[in-house]
Amino acid sequence: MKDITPQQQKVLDCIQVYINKTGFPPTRADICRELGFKSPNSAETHLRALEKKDFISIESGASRGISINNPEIKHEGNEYPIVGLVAAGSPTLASENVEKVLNCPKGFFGSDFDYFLRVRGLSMKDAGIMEDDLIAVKKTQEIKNGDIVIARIEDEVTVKYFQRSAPNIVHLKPANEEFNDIEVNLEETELYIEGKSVGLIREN
Amino acid sequence: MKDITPQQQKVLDCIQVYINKTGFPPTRADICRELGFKSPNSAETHLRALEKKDFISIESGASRGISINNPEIKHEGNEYPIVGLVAAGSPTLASENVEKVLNCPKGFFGSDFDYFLRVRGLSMKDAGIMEDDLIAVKKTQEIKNGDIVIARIEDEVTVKYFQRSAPNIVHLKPANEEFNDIEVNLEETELYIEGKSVGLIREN
DNA sequence: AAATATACTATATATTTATACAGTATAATG
DNA sequence: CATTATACTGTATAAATATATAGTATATTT
Repeated sequence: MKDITPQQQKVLDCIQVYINKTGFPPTRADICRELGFKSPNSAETHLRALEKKDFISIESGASRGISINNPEIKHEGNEYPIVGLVAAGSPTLASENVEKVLNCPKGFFGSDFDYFLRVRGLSMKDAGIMEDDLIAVKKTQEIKNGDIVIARIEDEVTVKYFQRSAPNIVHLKPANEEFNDIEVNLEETELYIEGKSVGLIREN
Repeated sequence: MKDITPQQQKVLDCIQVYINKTGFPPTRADICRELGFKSPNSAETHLRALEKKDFISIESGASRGISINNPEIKHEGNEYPIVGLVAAGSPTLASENVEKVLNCPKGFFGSDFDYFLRVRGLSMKDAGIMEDDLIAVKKTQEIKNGDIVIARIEDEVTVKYFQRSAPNIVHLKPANEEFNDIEVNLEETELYIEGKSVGLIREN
């Protein structure tokens, strides 16, 4: 796969999030609204770049004719991918990150979810989340204070409690005295919320 | 809500197939082309009917703003009882103790198991076992030191680490500093091992 | 018998949307 | 140093699209 620029990654994520949220792809104007661009041509040029690099396909002439190419692994039926260590900059569900799949009935955790994340480290120990546990992750941007989120800060993936302290300040709080809070200033640092935890499985 | 006419089913299938094929929903004209209609209003009225019956959602004003509402819910695998507070003297799996059943594929936890136990209290907190968690219990007498066991001492059910200290002395150790070890002298006290924990599920 | 839902054709139109064209600016490349 | 890629604003417009309105016809329900 070719290299993607940070802005192009943002646009690609934006398309994925939009599709997850609405069920259909965004227009150029939608992308501008989401990312703060003021000209539809900003979106257009990014889309053309993403198409050239083969990340997306664009159906010429059709409205909303965007589809994502390197399709994230779909859980068909009841198979959910188990994602381990996520390589820096790599889309979470890219096939190289999937260690195996787990068969799990729909509605198992009350809420829908998208994949399992294998936990590394003990930073959420006091929330009963231990090393090697599998967290059921729902890809969503709808996060409330106190939710356990899967966050990406500068290509590092981490599981923490989410707390928005001010419009531009987010605290990612561990559940373990030996770890420190992570304060994220959204104006300085890019924070991407992959989703939130809706359940947990421990195999032993 | 439930009943769908054959034509409406055709339109619904058409939408699903179109999304699978292209990655984005069809326009009215696309549906007409696929199904041989000659007026876009044929598609429109079917879409409105499907929306009214809650099979799809339509984003007003947006092109291709169709999303499918009801994903298929399949029931496969096996039903396992969830056991809550076990009344004194009552057989664990008696029907009055089963709060509900949970559908869970065979081999989910590597090992077979027999039922889920809903955890009360925080005595195993440091082992990542929290209140309301579901422990997958395998009914067995083959216990090794260090296993997490479900034990019954004089009609009280408890979850603890198992440690045999002497032929007739068993220690049931909590994973929480605020709780004390339970020392059981098998000559004095009756100890029944229900089984051991082979997995854990948390719904949140 | 009347009202309602289904199942279409046909035409019209306001709005949405993709996309081209004209610029500005910066960083990397060869 | 010219070229190319990135990263934008701003404006314009042809084409795509949703959707309303006007009909026809059949079956089902009240």
